Amino acid sequence: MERKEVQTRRMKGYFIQAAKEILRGEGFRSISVRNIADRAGYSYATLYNYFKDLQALIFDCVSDFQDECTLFVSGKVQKTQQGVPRIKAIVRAYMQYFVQYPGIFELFFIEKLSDSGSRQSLMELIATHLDQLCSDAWDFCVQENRFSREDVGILRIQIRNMVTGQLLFYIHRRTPESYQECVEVMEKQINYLLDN
Amino acid sequence: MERKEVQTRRMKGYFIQAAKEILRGEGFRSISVRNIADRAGYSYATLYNYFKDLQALIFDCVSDFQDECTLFVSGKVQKTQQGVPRIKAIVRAYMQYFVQYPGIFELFFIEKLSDSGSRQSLMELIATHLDQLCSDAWDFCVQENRFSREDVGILRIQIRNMVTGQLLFYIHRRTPESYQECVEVMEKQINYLLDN
DNA sequence: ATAATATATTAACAGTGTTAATATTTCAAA
DNA sequence: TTTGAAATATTAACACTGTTAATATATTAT
Repeated sequence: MERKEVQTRRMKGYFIQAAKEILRGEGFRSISVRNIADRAGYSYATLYNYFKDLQALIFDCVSDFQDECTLFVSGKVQKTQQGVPRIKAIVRAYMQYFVQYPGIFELFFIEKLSDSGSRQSLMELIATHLDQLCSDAWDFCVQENRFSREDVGILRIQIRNMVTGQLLFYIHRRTPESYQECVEVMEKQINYLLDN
Repeated sequence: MERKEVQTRRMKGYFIQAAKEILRGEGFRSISVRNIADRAGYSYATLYNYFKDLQALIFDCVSDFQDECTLFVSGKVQKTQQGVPRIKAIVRAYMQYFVQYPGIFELFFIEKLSDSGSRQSLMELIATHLDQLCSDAWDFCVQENRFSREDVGILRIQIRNMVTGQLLFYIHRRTPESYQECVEVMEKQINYLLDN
């Protein structure tokens, strides 16, 4: 009974791995049951022995990518000093991650991952992810009297919206045209908000 | 030769009308060539006699909706005094329009309307639409020395990102859960930006 | 080795956009 | 008004999509 467990988990892993490769590479539009199964080395119907449907598989991918994103940002930011500089660094790294993998941005913010059991909670995790990453830095700011608790409450959402909006227009609509421009605009925005 | 013109335009109109109804009602996910043609009272292949492909038809819908949105906002705002109050009213009306028709929001900001001739320019029109609506009000603010030209340049993008991000999370991810909450958050954000 | 169970695969269905071949309608000339 | 040509509409088909039921193949226990 325990070997079953590990075997099943391994099989799921093959499909998840395949799906993640496609999402990272070609993006969400190239995802299909047959495509994933091919890459995993199985028939398309086999996937349904391990996942309720395609959505369930994709949800597992989302969780994985979220952890991956957290690691990426944490690694890039640890040396930066706490407070405002840390927040700026987190936002930069966060954007960098999604620009590097546009398919993951689409997966997180664009695709209508339709209703399922744990859908709502996972969607909430995505919506508050950047916020969570900045949590300590915000606390630091409050303790240092850099911002009031009230202002922080507003600024958190403001930055979340600003970053998501900026990424939406750049990744999805090529506005602005270059990544450099995109970052420059973002820096201006965040400086306007945080430097006072 | 002129009757051909008017006939063709009329036929296109039938399909556009049908597509717009579906987009307004069921949203983008319910759009299909057969669905549109059914509603227009023709076979699915007939559509291809008047549009290069489905994308072309949808692009025409986008243009229509954009004009419609402009009219909606203008109508709701004309009595509001110029400057900051006008900007706030415009943003409120703009959000209201898309909340009323979530399918149109998806069409404008979510769907990957893939490459075509006039794609880029149309996408740019969408990205700058809210900006255009606020244009006069911003000029008024500068003339009254309420904001510097520099700050206005930043604030315009900030508001565009804030509104789009807020709508993305609300319409697409149900965050926050109620429209009232959504508006309240938005008001806080915009007040923070514009009241000084 | 055989019977029972678990797993993998193929076939099929209803849906999608799109095109080519056909059917129908429109309309000008005889 | 009838005939022939051009324009327009429709059906059939293709390659996709997700998903399920029926079938084939492995694995395991007796």
